Amino acid sequence: MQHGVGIRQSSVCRTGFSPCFGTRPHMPRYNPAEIEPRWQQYWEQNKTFETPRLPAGKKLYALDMFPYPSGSGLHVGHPEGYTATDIVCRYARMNGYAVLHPMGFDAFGLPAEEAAISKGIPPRESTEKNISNFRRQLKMLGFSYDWDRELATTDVPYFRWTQWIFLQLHDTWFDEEQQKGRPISELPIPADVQAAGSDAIRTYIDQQRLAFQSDALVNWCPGLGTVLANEEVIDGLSERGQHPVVRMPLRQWMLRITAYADRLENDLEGLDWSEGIKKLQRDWIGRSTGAEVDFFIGGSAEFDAWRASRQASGFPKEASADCLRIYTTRPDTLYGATYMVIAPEHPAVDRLTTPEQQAAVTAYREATAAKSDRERQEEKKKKTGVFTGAFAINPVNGRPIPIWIADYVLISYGTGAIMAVPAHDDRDFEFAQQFGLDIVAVVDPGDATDVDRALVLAGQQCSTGHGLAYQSGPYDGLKTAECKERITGDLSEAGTGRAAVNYKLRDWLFSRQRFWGEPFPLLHELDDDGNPTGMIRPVPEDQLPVDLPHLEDYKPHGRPEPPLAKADDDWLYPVIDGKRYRRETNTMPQWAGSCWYYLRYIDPNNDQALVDPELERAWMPVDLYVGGAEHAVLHLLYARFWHKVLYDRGHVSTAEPFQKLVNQGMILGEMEATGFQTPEGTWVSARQVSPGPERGTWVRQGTDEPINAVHVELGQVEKKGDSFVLKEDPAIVVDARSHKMSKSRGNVVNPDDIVRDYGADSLRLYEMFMGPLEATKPWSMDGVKGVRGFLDRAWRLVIDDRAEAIVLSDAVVDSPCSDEARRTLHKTIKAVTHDLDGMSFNTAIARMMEFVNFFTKEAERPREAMNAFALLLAPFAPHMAEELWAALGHDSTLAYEAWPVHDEQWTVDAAIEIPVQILGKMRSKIRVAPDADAATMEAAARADEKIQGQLEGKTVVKVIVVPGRMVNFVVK
RNA sequence: GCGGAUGUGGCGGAAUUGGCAGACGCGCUAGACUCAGGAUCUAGUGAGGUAACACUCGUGGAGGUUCGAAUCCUCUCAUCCGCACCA
Repeated sequence: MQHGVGIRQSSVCRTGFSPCFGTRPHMPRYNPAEIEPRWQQYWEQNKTFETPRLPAGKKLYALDMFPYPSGSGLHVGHPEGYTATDIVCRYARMNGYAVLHPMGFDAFGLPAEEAAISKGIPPRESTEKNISNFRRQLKMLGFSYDWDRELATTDVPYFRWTQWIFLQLHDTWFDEEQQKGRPISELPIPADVQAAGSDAIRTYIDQQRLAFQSDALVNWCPGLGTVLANEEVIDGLSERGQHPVVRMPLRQWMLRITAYADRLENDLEGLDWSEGIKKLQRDWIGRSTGAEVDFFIGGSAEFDAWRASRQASGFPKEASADCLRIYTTRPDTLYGATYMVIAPEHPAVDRLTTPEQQAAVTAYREATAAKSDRERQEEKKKKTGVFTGAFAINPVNGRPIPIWIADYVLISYGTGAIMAVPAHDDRDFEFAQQFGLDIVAVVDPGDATDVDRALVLAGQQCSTGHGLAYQSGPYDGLKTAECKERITGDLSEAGTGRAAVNYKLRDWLFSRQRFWGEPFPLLHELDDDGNPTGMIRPVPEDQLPVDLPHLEDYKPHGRPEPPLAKADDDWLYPVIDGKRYRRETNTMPQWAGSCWYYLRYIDPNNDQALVDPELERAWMPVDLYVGGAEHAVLHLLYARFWHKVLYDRGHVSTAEPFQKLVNQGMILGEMEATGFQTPEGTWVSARQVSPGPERGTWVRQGTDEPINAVHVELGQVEKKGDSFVLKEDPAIVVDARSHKMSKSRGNVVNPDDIVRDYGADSLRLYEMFMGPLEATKPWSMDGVKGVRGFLDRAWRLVIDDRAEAIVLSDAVVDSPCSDEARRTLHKTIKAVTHDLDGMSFNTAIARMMEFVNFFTKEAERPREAMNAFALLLAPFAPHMAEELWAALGHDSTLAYEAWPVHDEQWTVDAAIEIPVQILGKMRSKIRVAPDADAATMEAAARADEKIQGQLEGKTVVKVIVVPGRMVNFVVK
């Protein structure tokens, strides 16, 4: 590799060519360290990639998921997606598109604050330092961003509008009938609320807002000093930092994303996203349909009277105190409900528990509450629960059934209570068996193969499938689907039930008790004594933004009061219209800023609106959005939700923000081999090793004998069968594979190193050449070297590498292409264009390699072919392409040159080789014209010597000829 | 457990969607230029087989459909990634 070759000064400079800053260094060989910064400077100074305010003709909005600027800088995973969009953008510009291709930083959030605390630097300071480093790294890779549109979610003028959008959410209610968010001023107030006075009206209105306060149980993480969204808790531990999380009731801000669940699900259909991601979102939303049913609590004697009153009143909106409301997706199994279960946290527990059971119930509830989510998960295998002593009456058959509490029923889903049908639900079956509860089959599985019908009907096996209603009174014999419908209808008429829909999706817990986030633009009204009145006032729009106050100490203290509560009185207690308020001291979660940044890029400096409507209409939607699959659910769901609210309120023109989504695959570390040894150093085959009890430890299979994992050089390993073994002892299987890059493993590749050693164009090209964008693929330094070799050859194709300055190679001539050269050229143009259209970058690069291989062997390399090549290369390796383009005599950037067009007639050869098969096996090849018809091809095949020999003495039963493809003789 | 994805040379990956398996790159082997080579160029490189051809086998495995299967169908195995008591 030639690094820093010829940095010696020289006065050679192409005339009239602007990127020649001062003197040109002598550079006969390809030297990216010199070329790349020079072109980056050229693009910046000439504002080459400045985006027009409004697109004049065709537009392309290509968006990268903006990075979170961590202290460790860019990872090689970032440039993967960024290079892909950059290629698409550069290609689009050359095809006459107006291209919006912006970049920014998602800079608020927990990790920034944690890092800041650990280093003792204020978050804003460390964030800005990290952003500069990221910006430097991104610029060094030559992406064609319009840097004038750069933004960070932490910029005060930016989060002014984040706060503004929050106020929109606060000012919006969801009209179920219209399935639409509407201004809160249009909310109809029910007569009974109206009658209850202004406080009741305020309370009612506040509870209808999309941003509302709730006392629900939340995930409190003492380690981080904040509550977390369900999505941020994994296995009972915080996603960031893996601290334990406990459930506790706290008053928090919530966003009513569940109101949009149906639209979020339905609108997925029209999006150009992978089915996998769509399914992930659908599953996350988790829509289910079924019924809510009220079970009367009380004696059989009063049941008839209750039933009569329900018949008259209909199904009440809220469950009355004399009944227990459950949600089920299988109303058809109502006759098989032999007991009920309510969540330990259910408000009815106290009411239901009988004196005799009180002690047991209290003990169970305490035990459950003390358990962290983590412990609950670990124990989820075996069911636990306690009888409350109470009974409910099954509304369809009047039979009393016991009510239990158990933690396998979740308070946060449905109504927090279930009817248990052990014959047809695995969990209920397990529970019933454990506690000796009745099991009554009510669905005849018929000839279903996965269960034994006799056992099911006898209540000895659980069957969750569909079938025919059984032991279900008037419904006997009905198919499950029909039975569901009939029973739901009948319950509805009887006033004891109704059809219902539920979602796994929960409302979005939106407040955090941390410093480094957007303050909520809300004020709590105080009375004369300084106590909150419970009234909330939004900060007037013209007083936005609410900036973060300066705090000496912003560290979390493990208690749920937010750090902003420690702000000066000036900040904390504003006075408006003579009234004193206390600011809301919660901050928004990291997701807030990333929910709408794609809109701000369109009009980043607007201080009148979050985006100018005319510009928004012109640029939206995002045509291509590329990023990691880790955001498949959270970010993309939250952003879609906000977008829909903005859409309903008339601030944006599209129902969906991201038309096409592509998830780049993960880049793994270099392949490595791991062998296993006993502590004494004896090799053990990987086949005999299994993971130990602790993470990252190993034991001999079936024993607790500890085994050490040791690194093995790849040179000491060879392939044997399906696995890799030690060369010195082939009985020892080693584990050879690539692992996720991680600091602890020490296999992280730093883009700075790659750019220094090979150049940005090599890094870009390599990441695209590794394989399909969406695939997970291992890093390989040899692979980087390989593409660098290609760029070296491409350079020598055009440039005289033995000259003193950058001048054309003597082989580059003005004469026209030979027929063969012209075919190569046009085939390459066609293939590269086709592959680009399909975002198949790896194969496009392979085609360009073939082009270079061909012309390297040519003594004459016509200028027209070299010009076209520079243009084809430009999206992928823009620095080199610009340099070649300049050397070929052009005096300005190729960024807006027209993309080369192929001529179809030059993409076909004069004669093509066609395989001739006999019984499907290739026996010979013939040469025919590419447009030869079937008869000509068959004749040519029959004329072939080898084929004649093979056909001798056999009868040709059939001849299959695919013009342009093959000939096949079927013989006897 | 449920769901999704992926299995092709020593490695990363191609294959116009049912038509010459292994494009392109890495690695490896040999040669050339040569003080030298971790530079460059040239040739070769799936396995078996042959002096060289021929030929045989070959896309995780087993069946099937077809003149023809990496590609379609059935079953099966492995790896990776999600989700995980959602009634």
